[in-house]
Amino acid sequence: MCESDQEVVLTEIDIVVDRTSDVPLHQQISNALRTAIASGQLRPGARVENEIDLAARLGLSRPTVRRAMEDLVHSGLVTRRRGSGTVVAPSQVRRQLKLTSLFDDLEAEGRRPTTTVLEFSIAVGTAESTGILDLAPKSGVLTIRRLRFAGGEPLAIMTNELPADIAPDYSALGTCGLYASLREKGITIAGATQRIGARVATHAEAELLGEKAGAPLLTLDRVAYSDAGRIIEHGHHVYRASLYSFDMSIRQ
Amino acid sequence: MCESDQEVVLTEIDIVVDRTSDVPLHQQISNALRTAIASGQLRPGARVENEIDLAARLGLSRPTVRRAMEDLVHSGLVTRRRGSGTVVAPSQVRRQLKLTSLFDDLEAEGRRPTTTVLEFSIAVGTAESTGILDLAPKSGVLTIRRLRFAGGEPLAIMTNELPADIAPDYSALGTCGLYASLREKGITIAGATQRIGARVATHAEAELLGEKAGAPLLTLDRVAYSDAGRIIEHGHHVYRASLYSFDMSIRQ
DNA sequence: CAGTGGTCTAGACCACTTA
DNA sequence: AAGTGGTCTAGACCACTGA
Repeated sequence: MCESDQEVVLTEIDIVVDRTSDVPLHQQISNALRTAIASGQLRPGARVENEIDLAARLGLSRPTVRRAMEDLVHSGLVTRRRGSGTVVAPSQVRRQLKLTSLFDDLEAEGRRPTTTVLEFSIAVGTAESTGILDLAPKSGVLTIRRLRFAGGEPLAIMTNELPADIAPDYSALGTCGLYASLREKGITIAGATQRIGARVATHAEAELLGEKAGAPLLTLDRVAYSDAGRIIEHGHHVYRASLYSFDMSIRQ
Repeated sequence: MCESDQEVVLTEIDIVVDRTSDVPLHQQISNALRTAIASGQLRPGARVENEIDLAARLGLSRPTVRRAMEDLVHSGLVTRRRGSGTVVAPSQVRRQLKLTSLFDDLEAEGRRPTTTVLEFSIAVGTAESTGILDLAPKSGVLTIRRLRFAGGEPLAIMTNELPADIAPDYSALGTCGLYASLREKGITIAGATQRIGARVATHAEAELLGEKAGAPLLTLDRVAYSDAGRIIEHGHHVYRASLYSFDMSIRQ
């Protein structure tokens, strides 16, 4: 049989473009490529079809395909080099890092995370809380304190402060998360700034979390804002360091 | 005097576009706006000139200006809404979590960091290290262990492993950071995945860092890769939690 | 309703990589 | 020299917001 020697077979990913869909075309492309990478159809190091060919094959313009590629670069899924092409980023990286099994593993064990609401109170905000939330002094502030379990194990104590006028329902907190509750009220988070640190647990925290006093905790302080630029929420969370860590991919 | 009643004065940011520069036009725009935001000329909540007007004023196309705006959105500096406009995000934003070495961070803050190299050795890699670096078994691996000081205080213990064939000079490590040393050899980092966690210090770590055993430490594990998709470095760093935290801005 | 950002097109020229 | 991504242009139409 006529086999070309060592010819590189370019994997043509099956991408279906639906112009009637609400999903933008560039997102349809990047989603399809994400799936191909996640499923292993495109393995780390594999060459991705170049944007000119892909545009021609799908009947789209190059900027549209390019936008999809940029999404993937930003997610850390592929790397690109002028003159050289686009390749799938090494993702065995994450498997290696995952040696220290964590919350993901607890979740993967099939036991859904649950939440107990420790506190749900609306009161006149302190100078500090209204300052952070960018509210007038003495405005109403909702304070929520929750204990989060995963796999039956206590995992985190989460304290959140929100402007009282966008307070979600108490009942919703137990079933969905805080952000899902806000979304149901038409409030979406556009972005946030956060700070990750560490300290040791107080006696009260240790008791709630089933740790000893002095156990290491990961701390997260976050301020989230809507696309209108309004501050929606201030969160202060503490996680058992033995069970939780933060994974992220960064670029450039 | 003739004062218009509550008229919104749109601040026209002074942007000089240099078409002969190597810096891309969109980056010149985003840099100018970043500066305006950082300096306080554009305050949180302030309206940013819309992209059509800005393009006309600067004599550029809309996509070019748009690209600059997208950079700012991704950095968490502004929020945009269709029909409403672009506003500067609430600036509880501090130092971004950038892919730079700690040395660069401290340098930017004006503190004088110093480094002591505790170990600099090239040896046959263990199964674990060659696995993480995606090298053939028994390949040469450079291990660097450094103690970093800031303001005379010990701050972090940094352990890094690199393929031996891209080992930077021992002498360069003391003066520049690790990434700067690699950059001088023509090796640039395209991206990385990392995990942030916490634990308590061992006796040995506590002694090096001037803490007591049991003091909380922030841990960072990172795998960095080049734009060619090659794994460049594996780093395991521990920071005194009392002196260090990670800031970042996230979007969507 | 006018203003604004979100999406998309069909090209163009350049810089870099690889062979 | 050929292939690839990086940048840029000059338009177009649509969806959403706000007065």
